[in-house]
Amino acid sequence: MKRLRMVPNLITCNTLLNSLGSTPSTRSSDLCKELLNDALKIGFKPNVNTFNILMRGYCLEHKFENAIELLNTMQDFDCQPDNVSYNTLLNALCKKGQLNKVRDLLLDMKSRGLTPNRNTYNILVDGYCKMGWLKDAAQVIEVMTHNGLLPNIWTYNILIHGLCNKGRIDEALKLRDEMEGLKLCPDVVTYNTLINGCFQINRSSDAFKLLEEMKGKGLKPVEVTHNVVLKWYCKEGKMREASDALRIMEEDNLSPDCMTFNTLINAYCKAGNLAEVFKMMNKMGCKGLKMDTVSLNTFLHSLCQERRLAEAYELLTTASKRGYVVDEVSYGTLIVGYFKDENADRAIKLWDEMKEKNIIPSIFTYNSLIGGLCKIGKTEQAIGKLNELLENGLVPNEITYNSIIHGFCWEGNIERAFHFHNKMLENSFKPDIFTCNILLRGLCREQMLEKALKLFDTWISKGKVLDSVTYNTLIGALCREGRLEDALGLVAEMQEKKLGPDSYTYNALTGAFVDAGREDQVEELISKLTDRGIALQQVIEIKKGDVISESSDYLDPSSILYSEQITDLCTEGRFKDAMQLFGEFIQKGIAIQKSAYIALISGLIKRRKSIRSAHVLQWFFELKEAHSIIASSL
DNA sequence: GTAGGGTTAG
Repeated sequence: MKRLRMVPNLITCNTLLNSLGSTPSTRSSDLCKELLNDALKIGFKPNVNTFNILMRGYCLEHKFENAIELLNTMQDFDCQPDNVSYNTLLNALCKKGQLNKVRDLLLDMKSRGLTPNRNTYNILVDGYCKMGWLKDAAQVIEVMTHNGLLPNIWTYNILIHGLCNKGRIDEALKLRDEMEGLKLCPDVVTYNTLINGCFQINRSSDAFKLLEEMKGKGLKPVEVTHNVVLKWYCKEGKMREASDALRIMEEDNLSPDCMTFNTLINAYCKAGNLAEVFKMMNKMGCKGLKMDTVSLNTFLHSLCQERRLAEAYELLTTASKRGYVVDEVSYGTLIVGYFKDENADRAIKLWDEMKEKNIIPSIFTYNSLIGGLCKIGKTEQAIGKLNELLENGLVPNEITYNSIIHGFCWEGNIERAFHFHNKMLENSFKPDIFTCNILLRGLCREQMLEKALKLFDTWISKGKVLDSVTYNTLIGALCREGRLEDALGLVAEMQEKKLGPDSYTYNALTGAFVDAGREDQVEELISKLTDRGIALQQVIEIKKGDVISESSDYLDPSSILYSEQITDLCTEGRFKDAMQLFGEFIQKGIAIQKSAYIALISGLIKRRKSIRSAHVLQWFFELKEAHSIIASSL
């Protein structure tokens, strides 16, 4: 530009800011701010777009305070916020569930004489749908229509998504029909949403039917469509099909993306197949795809599950240096990990660390902390956190309330549990199956079995949907009281409703039979079980318990030696050598241990260090260069 | 606007 004697203008600056701010990486919004300051020094006059771009950057990093501050300083530069400014902020706030800020902002918007446009309404509809408040969402649409703005395809897709998330697929399908009547053609997004919705409630044949229907209408499946199907295979544990789906995707000339790989990595992690995890991560790298926050969090979770808290913590605290954006999920994952490891102090400390880093927790992460506190008998402290989140304008959900009810029950304070439950009922809290089971278990623990049975009967007569946990809770309690015949009565009832019996039921029953000196009947029970092959397998697994998980790492002695070599190299940071050694072992057909795979996977994650820092530096260079060009051309 | 990571009960 300089050579051509062209002067960079506002558009140059905005474009630069846009590309810099829209890639969420560490400190990208800070870099934007720096760039703007530099530009201001040179005498640039920002326009409303400049500010909107910066606000979007802040929102991407959930720095709402900064974004709002920017909104209020625009006037100093002769700019007035427009609908885009407000919509940007509203959208981000809705996504984080910060409803009180949304309300304030809408009032603020009104006071400036701006009227919500269709995007604004759609953002609000989405916000309510994400909270699961479909009635409120419908109300927004009414207001919208009243103000002369008709719902468009986005509005419908948002609503369909909201219904699918609640498992109300049939209503979602009706909306699709309604769309067609209004000549708003359902598009790829509509179908992806519906297909995903069907899978979520295990209606896979409907999902595949929709996939065919979609193709029949000339709508070509896109990456998301494939990712949805692949996710279903993963959920079903059909990893063969999942990896086939990956291949098919490539054959269809669609490129698998981070989502695709993260889905697979997560599934392999959960299956304990670290060899495949490693393979997938490697493949990602070969395709030029960078691992992101989700990949990181998946692995953090995996480490926590393995109770390798020290390694998880190390990874968490060094991740941002490696160019990863650490988020509330990363922290939440470790907080749960520490609570499960009975290290509540570290969990709470981590929460404070997160806050110090200005990472804003959503209700999800609050629930992790509250749940942990309740499990260690610190319900009072948990209520303190509940109040805190309310003050922050977050809305608690069923999980929040259930955790606290569980906390009271666990402390043996049944009265307070019910009292809290009743008070929450007045606050639009809808008890779910978890609530029922928690209360039931609470009563049973406190020797109030009669009350529990009575409550159960009222639920039955009200036609409430109960599950196997409900039955097992009562069966277990009856067994402990030696009321075997009553327990067997419930087993029969459970069987009638096709809810079991399952391994929990059998464990309760066998224990009770043995205690009653009726070992012979245990035999009978076991033989009944043999007809239900899977259940027996489960019982055996539960009996063996920890032994299985401990020994799953067992391999022959030589492989232990080889594995140690790999681990050692990784610890020394000699990742390349470790990889080479690994390659040799694979060729020789030597299997390596889980721990060695973990070392290799960490290596892959850590390797991002060089890539990322080079990346950031490059940005910086370009930035400085842009600056000098701007400066010298003036 | 759709797809990936984490939170509640036996």
